[in-house]
Amino acid sequence: MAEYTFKDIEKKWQAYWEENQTFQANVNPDKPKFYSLDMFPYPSGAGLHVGHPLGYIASDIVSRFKKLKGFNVLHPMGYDSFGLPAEQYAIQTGQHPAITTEQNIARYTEQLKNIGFAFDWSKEVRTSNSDYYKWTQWIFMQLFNSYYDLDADKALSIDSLIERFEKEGNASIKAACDEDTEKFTAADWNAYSEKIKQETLLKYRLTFLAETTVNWCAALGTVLSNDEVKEGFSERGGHPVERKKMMQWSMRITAYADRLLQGLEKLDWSEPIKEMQRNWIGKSIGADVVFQVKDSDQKIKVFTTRVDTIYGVTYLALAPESELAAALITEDQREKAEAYIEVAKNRSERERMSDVKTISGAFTGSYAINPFNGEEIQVWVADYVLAGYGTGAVMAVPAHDERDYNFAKHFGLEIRQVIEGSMEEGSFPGKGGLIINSGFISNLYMKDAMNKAIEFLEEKGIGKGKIQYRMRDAIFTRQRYWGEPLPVYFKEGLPYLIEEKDLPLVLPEVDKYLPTEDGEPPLARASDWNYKTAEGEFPLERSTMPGWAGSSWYFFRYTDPKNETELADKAKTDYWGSVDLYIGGSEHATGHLLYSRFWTKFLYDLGIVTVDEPFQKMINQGMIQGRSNFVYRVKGTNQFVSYGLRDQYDTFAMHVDVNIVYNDQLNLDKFKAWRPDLADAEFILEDGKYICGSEVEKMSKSKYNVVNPDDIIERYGADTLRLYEMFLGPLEQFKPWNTNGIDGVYKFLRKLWNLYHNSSGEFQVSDAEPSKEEYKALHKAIKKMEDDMANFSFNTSVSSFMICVNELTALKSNKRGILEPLAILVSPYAPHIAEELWNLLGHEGSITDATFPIFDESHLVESAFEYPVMINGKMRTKLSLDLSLSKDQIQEAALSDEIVMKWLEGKAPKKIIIVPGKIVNLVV
RNA sequence: GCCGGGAUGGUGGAAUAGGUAGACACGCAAGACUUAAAAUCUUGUGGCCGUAAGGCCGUGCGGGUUCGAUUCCCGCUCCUGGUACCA
Repeated sequence: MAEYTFKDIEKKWQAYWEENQTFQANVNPDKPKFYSLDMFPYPSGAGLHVGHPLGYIASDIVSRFKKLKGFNVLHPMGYDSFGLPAEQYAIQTGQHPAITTEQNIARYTEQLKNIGFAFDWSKEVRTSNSDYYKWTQWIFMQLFNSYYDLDADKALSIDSLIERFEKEGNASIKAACDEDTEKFTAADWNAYSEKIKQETLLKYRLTFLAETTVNWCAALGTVLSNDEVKEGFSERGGHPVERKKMMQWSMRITAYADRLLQGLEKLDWSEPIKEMQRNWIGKSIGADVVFQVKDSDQKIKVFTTRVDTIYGVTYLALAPESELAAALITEDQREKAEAYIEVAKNRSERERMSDVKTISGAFTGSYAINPFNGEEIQVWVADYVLAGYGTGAVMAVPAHDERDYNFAKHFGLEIRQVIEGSMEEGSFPGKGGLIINSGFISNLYMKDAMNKAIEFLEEKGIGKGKIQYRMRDAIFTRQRYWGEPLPVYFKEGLPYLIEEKDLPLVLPEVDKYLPTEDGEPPLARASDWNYKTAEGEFPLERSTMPGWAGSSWYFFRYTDPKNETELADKAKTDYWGSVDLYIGGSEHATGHLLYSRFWTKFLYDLGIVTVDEPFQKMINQGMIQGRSNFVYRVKGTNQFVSYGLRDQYDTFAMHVDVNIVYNDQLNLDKFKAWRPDLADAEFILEDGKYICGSEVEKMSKSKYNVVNPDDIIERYGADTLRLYEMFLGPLEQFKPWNTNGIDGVYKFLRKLWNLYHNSSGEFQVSDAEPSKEEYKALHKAIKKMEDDMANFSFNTSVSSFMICVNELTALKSNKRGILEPLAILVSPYAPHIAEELWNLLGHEGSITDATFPIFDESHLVESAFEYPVMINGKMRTKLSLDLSLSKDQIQEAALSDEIVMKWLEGKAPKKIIIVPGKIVNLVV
């Protein structure tokens, strides 16, 4: 075998790995563990494009590196296989989504295997398999059977809550529950009917059924979560989304809000991602204040973060959706106010969001009383107040809040300053200013004033300090077919769990995947979607779980994917612990990553797992964008003019398949063969070539800029693809895919191969002792690779390999003492060629069982250094000097240098800076 | 609006406890090999002036600190991600 025949080599070793289960990871307490995880993909019909494997390659390199360093590495892969596209396809074609999904997974797996990943395929999970979603349903049941105890600050069983209700009622229980939960005694509880008991418990359960305002997407026929909605449109498909009240299952994630916030501190994640989660959770510390309505027993509760400005309140404002608002309208304002509410309510969420400049509102006619100073203030309805946040009512302080200020200006309401400062430029928050004109909180600063005001509220029983979160409870149902059924049936309108022995509750067959004619979810089409109990048959829940259910705990299942009796063996989840390196896109910052942390904390509370954070370290790879190529057609002809000459003709740009363009030069024959109508195309060339234009766009079929990894592998091999994806630039950066530079890494692999072969292509290494230069070239690369691995700078490691191979080639090195460690060094990046070379070097078995070479500093020690000599900060010459020289000796050498003397023009330098081993700088 | 990230040759990018800007690679140019092309190899390649030696300019823009700034500070411009009447 003379040439570097990557096709044979890669096939051979991929088969070897599979046959020998090289990457199977089993619990081994004698070795340190390393859990390396990729965000698992949704297997779409389009297959993988070159952007998908970027993160997988990075984690694969780290995994292989850790293995060489003696770690027991778990590096699994699986599929997030429930989801909308397969279902949409099913609706169009009638093909069962399970079949489509199966086909897509087969294609993905084949593509992934071609890249030579060190995945432990024996650990594969698929969220749509019933042996997997059995446990997703099981977790749902645990959530249903749990409540969040605020004193214990953890989830506890609902049975223990019932016991406490029986003994003490709910007054003394601090637990996360619905806002409208009423107080009851033990006697009340014991007298309750079964129905009332169940309804009450639903207000406490961590997953519960409640009437909620949801994001309803009519086009998709389903509810969407907040993170699935982008600017009023569905993330998938871009259909309009409206707000609607519906009976829905929710997850009480808000109970975990504070722990989700605190937990971020100890995670090794990038600051932007942590910040996004903090913003999403949106903790605000403030107070509830109750305002009495004048001449009425109605009360208005507002939430504010600035009680210190309470003396500056000049009106209250309610959300148009508020029922209270309608109730407070007086006869003389009725016509105007009701008309306003009607208009405001009918404005879509999107309209309200995009149009924040128009100020609108209406006076209700009612007055409220400021409990601090007894003043009567007007109560308004305004659409800048959101029903979904806080209490849906605000106390307006125009002097110190911009929105209140604009509103007050517009309607001519009073603006009263209560913090020292200038009002010349409108309102100001004045967080550091002295409180004035504010009764007993005057002459205080914000914090003290707030504390004193809250003290007053709590004493009078008209308010209390409160922490408000922006995050809402997560809606957990979708009116779709292709998802996990909820293990719930209904008896007398109340939800009950099915028995654990009946798990998994398998998705039923239906005739069509569409909602029913009367708007019921697709599962309503199933003929026997009922649950049989001793008491009779009851209807099962017809909604399914959202996409994020299965992906919120898959990292635990990987440790023990075939377990039929438990979610995973505790000994296994204990051993593998939390994920040591998680790589994936930052687009999941507020969805998947938050839900996974929530479920992990819940499972931790129940003692099912021992870690309370799933992902210790995370790296977010940047998206690979497409780079489109264009040809320029002369209008009305079949003539195409090269990029540089296009201005001389009347042309229009046309996307051309990037796979028939090399280094922006069009392959004319392939172009003619591309489409029948181009067969007789004519070209106007420049310098004998057709040069294409280019532009960075999203990678998509319609732009003909999708590059398939299979094609790259066919042409250059998997090792080249792996190296090139890493060489492209920093992992976290967004960058367009451009195949232009790929020849460079391909050449590198050939040069690497040639080091182990003589000029007639025969394998030949020498057992002679390597020279100092050879050791130096190798150890520079070892050091660089280890340093880069710590910083995830994969691109610079590839450079250092190139430098190393270039140097060794120049030295004509073929020493075993250099080439053996070199093969190990590059093996995480280019595993196939490394295995082959290792084998040629006479080793049995896989290079992945080798030990990473030990870096020896002594090979890099230099005795001399080439000092840059700067005059006034500009580099003028270089002096090669012994590193043992003292500062004085360096100075002497520098001053006696000819070029330096020329620049000094006989004058003595004003200042001399000498940093040994670094630089000499003379100031004239 | 608010909170992040970024801007370096023709291109991807390298270099930050402040110390030779442009590593490595692509592309381009010239040459070698070849009937020719591809492939491969060699040399050159930030811009301007100069035959050269050499000089001047140069890391988005404008200032500042420093012997010395791509790196630190102040003020902008543009691109990009997130988020938004959140009280």
